[in-house]
Amino acid sequence: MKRNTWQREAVREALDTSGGFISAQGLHSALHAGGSPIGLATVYRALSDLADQGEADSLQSPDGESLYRACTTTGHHHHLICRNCGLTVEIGADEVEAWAKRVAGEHGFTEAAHVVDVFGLCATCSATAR
Amino acid sequence: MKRNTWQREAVREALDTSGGFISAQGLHSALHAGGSPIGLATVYRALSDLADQGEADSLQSPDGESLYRACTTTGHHHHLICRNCGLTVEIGADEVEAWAKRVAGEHGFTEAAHVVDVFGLCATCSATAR
DNA sequence: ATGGTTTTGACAATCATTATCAATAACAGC
DNA sequence: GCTGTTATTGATAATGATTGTCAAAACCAT
Repeated sequence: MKRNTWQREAVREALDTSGGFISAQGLHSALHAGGSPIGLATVYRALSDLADQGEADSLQSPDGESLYRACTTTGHHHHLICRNCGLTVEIGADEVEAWAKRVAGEHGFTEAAHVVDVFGLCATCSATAR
Repeated sequence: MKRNTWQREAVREALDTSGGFISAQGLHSALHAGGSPIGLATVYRALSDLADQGEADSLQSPDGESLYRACTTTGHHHHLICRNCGLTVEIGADEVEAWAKRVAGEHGFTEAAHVVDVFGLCATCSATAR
């Protein structure tokens, strides 16, 4: 049976609060900074669970860390991420969905999954940059 | 000054031979299996160099390993990868290219880069799997 | 061949993540 | 509310990929 613990809730809330993508270690630090004595292993487990249940999205940062983010949209979607400030926009991508499936099919591939993420500079950071 | 060593050449050749994406550790094993006494650290360095020079493509597997592959097409392209045997098909993706640029623009993002890779089971592995 | 530098490679160090397992806490039923 | 069962926690060890270290070896212009 699944039980509700304050730790689970704390992770969920911390994720919501963070806004952008954050690493498991980062979340753990944030929670500790906020006075929570939650354990690192627990944070990893909670994030993994949330990701499995579709309540959180995960992706791999370019340097190999796993990053997590609270999912506002349920269901499959992709992200547009500001590489400077971390601002993230969730984007539906039926177009890409269809493309991925078609390309996979054309080459005889089955069980196609895909990784599609767009990194850039958001409007604010673009303006600041110059 | 950059020097040419047989190790560098061995890594380049092993990459060409492997055909698909392969991990640094995997390449090292393959080289050892072929009788080469090359060191693991050297393989990592060589791969990193090749990737920097654009002679190899690198991507992160879903479980966080860095995978490398000899680049046949110069210029921008994406990959369709068998998660079982590593077979890789290079695919141009004008469609996705246009989509990424458009979506980024719609949200005010500039300097859009994107990560687009499709993982699946190739025809052969699909057949074997059952 | 010689010398100055780069490169190598065995091994230690690091870093994120996962496994271990005894102690703890949730929940259902009384 | 109390109790027993059992999922969950968390400190720590283990793992596994990758990077740092540094003396020895290899490269190349001279």
